[in-house]
Amino acid sequence: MPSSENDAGRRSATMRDVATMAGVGIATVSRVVNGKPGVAPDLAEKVTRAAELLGYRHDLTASSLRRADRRTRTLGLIIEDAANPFSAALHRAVEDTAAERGVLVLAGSTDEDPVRERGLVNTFTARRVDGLIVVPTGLTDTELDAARRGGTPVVCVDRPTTAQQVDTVTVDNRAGVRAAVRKLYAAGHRRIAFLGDLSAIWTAEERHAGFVEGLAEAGCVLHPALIRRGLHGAEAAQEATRELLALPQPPTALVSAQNLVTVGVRKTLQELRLQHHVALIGFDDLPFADLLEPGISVIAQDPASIGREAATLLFDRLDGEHGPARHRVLTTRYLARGSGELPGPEGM
Amino acid sequence: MPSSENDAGRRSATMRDVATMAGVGIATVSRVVNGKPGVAPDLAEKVTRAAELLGYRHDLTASSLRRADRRTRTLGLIIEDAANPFSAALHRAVEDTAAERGVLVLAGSTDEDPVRERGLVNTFTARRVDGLIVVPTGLTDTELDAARRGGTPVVCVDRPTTAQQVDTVTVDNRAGVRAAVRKLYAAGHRRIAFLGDLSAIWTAEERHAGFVEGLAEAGCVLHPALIRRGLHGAEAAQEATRELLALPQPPTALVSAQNLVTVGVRKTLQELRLQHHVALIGFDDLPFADLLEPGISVIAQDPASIGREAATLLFDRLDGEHGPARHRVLTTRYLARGSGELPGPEGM
DNA sequence: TTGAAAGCGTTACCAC
DNA sequence: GTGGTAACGCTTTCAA
Repeated sequence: MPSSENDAGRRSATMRDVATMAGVGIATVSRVVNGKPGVAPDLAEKVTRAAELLGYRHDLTASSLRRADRRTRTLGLIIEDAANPFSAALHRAVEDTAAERGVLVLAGSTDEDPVRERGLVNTFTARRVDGLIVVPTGLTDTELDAARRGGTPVVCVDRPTTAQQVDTVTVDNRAGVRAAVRKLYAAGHRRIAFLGDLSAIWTAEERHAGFVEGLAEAGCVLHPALIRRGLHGAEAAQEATRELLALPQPPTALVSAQNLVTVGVRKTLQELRLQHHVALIGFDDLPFADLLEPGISVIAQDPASIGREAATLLFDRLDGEHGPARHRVLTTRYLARGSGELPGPEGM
Repeated sequence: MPSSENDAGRRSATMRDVATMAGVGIATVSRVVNGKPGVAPDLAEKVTRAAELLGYRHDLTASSLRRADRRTRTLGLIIEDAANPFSAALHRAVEDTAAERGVLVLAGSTDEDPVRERGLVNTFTARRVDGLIVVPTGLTDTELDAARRGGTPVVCVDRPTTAQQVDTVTVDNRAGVRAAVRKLYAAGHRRIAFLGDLSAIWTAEERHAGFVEGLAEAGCVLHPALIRRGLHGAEAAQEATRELLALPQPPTALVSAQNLVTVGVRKTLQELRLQHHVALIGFDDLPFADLLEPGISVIAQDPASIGREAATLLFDRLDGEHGPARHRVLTTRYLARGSGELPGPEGM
């Protein structure tokens, strides 16, 4: 079979090829390709033409190997799950901020598995990413420490880490939940329940703490029977809600501390036709939550801002910022859609 | 200031460093690092120890530059928007399939802009990705053609392309809509409206065609006044639905051909309190569509299968498959949730 | 089984 | 301005 232009994997033209065709030195080709000044216009023209003719494509991998700064113009993003809305929005914001600087993003999902996180940190650093943005699966992370010591700046997102000298971007989970609880109290609720995710997750703990603080601030009694933690996924939340509402003295308002938990809670409320009578405030926004009746009121984070901020901190480091670790804490925003505004028995 | 281990950007150990420390040749280090057989156990041990001590990290960029197959173990994914649920699910499926083979994915969003698509194809090929999975913004794509001729296999997803020798994975849009229309007719609907996205988008056209075919098959009259195309986003759909329902002879059933269009339609239905009386079937699933009352019935695609299939086709090519372009067409699945099951006036 | 040396495509340096 | 040449960190002959 004769070799055709359709043959995959055939060697593409190099700078040397372009140089010989244009009748110039290879260094000149490099200068033209990189848009460096100080090349005679006619030579530049010849080089451009030859490159076009040969279908020359600049090889960034070889370039960054030789270049003094050794930048690959690539950064690694380690998230929980690329398919999850929070991660996806974060990803997009990081991508956009990186794109402004000609940087591409390599993404990987951990599914909250520390082993996968370690693996991703390793393959990313093996590819010499310029930096790492990570939603860490655990508080202690020796792999991240190693990466940073190896010269790769790291920014942690959504949760803190024990790794040293690592910038972080988190959200004021406590304040968000505190405010929600105060709101429910003011609307006349006295029996307020809390439904939270696995306590191994830092944000779950923070939100629980905010709940306790909020009750205390409002001077409201904390009923231990109304606290349900360790719920992972919608199913568990659905069941827990059924149990809560079957209590002799059921709650009149519910605070759910995570996305899928909110969905489960609402499902049960609808099963029992109580969605217009039992108040509900969820943490984290849900897509199309305003299509429901009543709409689900939420304490929303802004994943886009988080991603932008994280990328900005990272590029700062790449630009030479050498100061101590910085910890940005973003605020949440309460979105009133109806379910959080249902009045309680002590309403005025 | 003295140089400390905290100094970012300091040169990390190379194979040469490991070789001198272990007192062996650099080739031996390479063999050990790559797990190649035929190295004396004691030497291997010495090398491993030295690597550990020096904190050696294998450099995959240098490796693939020199390696015979020139693989970077990286592939490029070009989608509409990393934050959009369809793209995100696709991304995750591609990531998982790639991860099984030790391949990482570099992702970029086009926002349906052909200029951005071209830019992404270029930066990806400059980084020498092993292959490209693309949701093409237009039918004609010279850049993709160039990439493929340059030896980078390409798979197009969701839409076809004019680029030669490119495998594709699409969905049978027509059949999905046809079946939905037949279902509505069988439930007694005779005035069925269609709300579609911009006709520049291939899938929008296909879904419209399926609508027309479905009416014809059912022997149902096509009322031109009930066809609204060129709707981009929820707002436009909301307005169009208002107009349709204000007609002297309004539709009793609606088919919406896109995600956000479905949301807009439903919003108007709820505004007018018609969600229990006017039937609705949407194309593409919505998260939490089953929390609504009635639930929104949809013609669902499976982005995960699409992504897996695309990645599989791509790896096939990388494994040497040289045959003609393959075109996989996946089927859709109807999810009955209530809104599509509301009876029409001619119901039996 | 091991190591020296060539070279992957590029950039940086230094002479011209 | 321009071009030769060394080197980036690695893999791959090839000879010992």
